[in-house]
Amino acid sequence: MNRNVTIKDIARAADVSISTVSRTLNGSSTVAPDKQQRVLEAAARLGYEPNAAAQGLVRGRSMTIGVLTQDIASPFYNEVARGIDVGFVDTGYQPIFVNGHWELQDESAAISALTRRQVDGLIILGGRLKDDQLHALAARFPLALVGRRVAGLERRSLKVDNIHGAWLATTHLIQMGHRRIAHITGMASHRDALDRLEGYRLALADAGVPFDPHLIYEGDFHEPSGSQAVDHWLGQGTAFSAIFSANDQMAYGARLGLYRKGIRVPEDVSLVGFDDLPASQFALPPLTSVHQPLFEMGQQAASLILQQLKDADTSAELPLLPLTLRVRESVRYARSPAL
Amino acid sequence: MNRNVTIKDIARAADVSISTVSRTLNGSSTVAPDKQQRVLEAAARLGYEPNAAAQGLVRGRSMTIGVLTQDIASPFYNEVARGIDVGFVDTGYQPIFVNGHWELQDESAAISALTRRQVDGLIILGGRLKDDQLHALAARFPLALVGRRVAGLERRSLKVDNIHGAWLATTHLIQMGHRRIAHITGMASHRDALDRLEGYRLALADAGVPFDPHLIYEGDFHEPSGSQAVDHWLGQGTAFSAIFSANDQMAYGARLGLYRKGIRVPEDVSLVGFDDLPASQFALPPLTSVHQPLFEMGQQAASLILQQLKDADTSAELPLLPLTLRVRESVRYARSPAL
DNA sequence: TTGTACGCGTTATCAT
DNA sequence: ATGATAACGCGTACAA
Repeated sequence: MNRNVTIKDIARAADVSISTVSRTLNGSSTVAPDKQQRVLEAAARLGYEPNAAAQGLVRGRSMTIGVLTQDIASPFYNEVARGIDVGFVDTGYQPIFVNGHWELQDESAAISALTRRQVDGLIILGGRLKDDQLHALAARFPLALVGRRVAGLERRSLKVDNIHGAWLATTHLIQMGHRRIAHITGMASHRDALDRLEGYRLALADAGVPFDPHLIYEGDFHEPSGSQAVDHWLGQGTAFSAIFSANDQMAYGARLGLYRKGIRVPEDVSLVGFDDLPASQFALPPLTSVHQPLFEMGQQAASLILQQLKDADTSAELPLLPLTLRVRESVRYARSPAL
Repeated sequence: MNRNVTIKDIARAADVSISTVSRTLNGSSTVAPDKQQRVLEAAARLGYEPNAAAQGLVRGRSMTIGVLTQDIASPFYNEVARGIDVGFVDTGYQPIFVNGHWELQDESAAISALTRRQVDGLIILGGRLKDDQLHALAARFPLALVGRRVAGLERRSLKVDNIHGAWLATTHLIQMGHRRIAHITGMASHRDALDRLEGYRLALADAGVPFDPHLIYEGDFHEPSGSQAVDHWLGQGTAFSAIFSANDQMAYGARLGLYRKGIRVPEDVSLVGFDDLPASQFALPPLTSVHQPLFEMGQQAASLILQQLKDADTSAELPLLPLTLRVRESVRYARSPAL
């Protein structure tokens, strides 16, 4: 509540001018050693902390990077956030996180909160912002897009090969002898969901396994829809010996749905997820899943921003982050007839 | 990259003085309707966004609340963060999240990043900050402590009755016929861990069940230590028919450890957790757990800050948030001899 | 090397 | 009702 200590206070205490204080504090020019001492001492004694708002105002840079996250409660985004955080450590920049999605009717409001704060860069995790809005933002700030592809902003988007990832998962099941492989997709409106479905179909085609539309159930990336998928197939009498879920959360739901019917994983049905959330390691059974390098994506988003901050031309291609299958215990060799 | 639109620009465009612009924009005084029109129109056309740094500088308030989270990757803190977020919606204040814990060697650095930003309030989730540091902060800002108790700052701390929660969990197991109830604790340095152990002992005492130190294993609140606990007990030949884990994450670990030995939950061993993470609903089997009102705690932290922001005297007692047992499927009646 | 003075964008006080 | 103008805390060009 007490007024904060300012440069002026230090100047008075050390009996020098405010410019001398400013200079010693950020070493912009040479200052006599003795005065330097006095200033530093006074600053420490008074507990001086620079006023970021004032600094930002005069410098035109705030040294903060805005991160728009969609759902701070989702384990998926958290890993990315961690990566971002370490990506900026010791760079002088500080990421601040705000949440878009649910409370603010509009993500634009969240973005606006960030831009008003004069952030020096913007990282956007997923989200529903229109492409042209993103283009507008890209024109104003260093920008990094995670988990999202926008035409014309390829250089600003971290991408993983979802098609390949899904192909990996499905092929693994096929190699384990499965032919009746059910697939829970994400929302049809979601690009990643579409890509993963595509990868699934590709793997089937490559192996000469016929595609059966009855084996497809559209989920929404949340747990309950995984259970619903299982209920649906069982209710329809659709036979399957394995399930490939477009994300881990739905895989958890499916696993629970199977459990309720007394169907065991992997003894009766094999299960593969996508994302490889930290929790999947400790799931029952530990879930085989396509590993997304979430942490690394965060780090890369940070360095993408840093790069743009340095030189305007970001001509360098982004390295494509590897998507790998983490084989654990939720898949077994298929037994003769499908369930 | 282009210079941002300022009030000055609007003034020029609308052909009025900058004070008139400022006044219409935040309605501090009456302005002629026609000029008002012109200003608003110009502002919208130019895409004006107020510069928060400048506003903060002159007003002395930044309208932002700093939230120090310990581990953004932990599902526990995320729920709280969500609550905080909605707690500030439509209040004009905006929470910004920074992470303490791992990367910045010192949480103080994170705090400093926040105070430099002239936050109007501080919410601290857990953390290792010394009590006197917290007292110092409390003297400067509206402060809210979550998941932490500090002598002298009772009015600033959200508290849940951990002892009672643990009592609830243990008593439930006793009522289900269990007598050999193992307990995985958190770090002995952690107050919550101690309280939960205390509640466990109390429940035992109340029911006349003897306390056996062999049934206690000190974990660290993370999954692997749960597995280690069961390995330990099994290795020692310690008999038990139920496990009460001081948090859900260790319960997941324990469940996995049991699974590896072919021991089923709840058929062979019953299991109760603490926290009731969202994932516990979809665990296998769905985990009986002590529900922490994490979301509500976040909301309450927000309103605690808001309250301090309004009137200096925060004499009102904080309502004690209820801790309840969510009974699901991980507990069964004990069969005759303990495992 | 050091100090004075100006400006960053905004609000608020004072005349008008 | 409206327009100058002085702050807010800081960095820096300029002068000394």
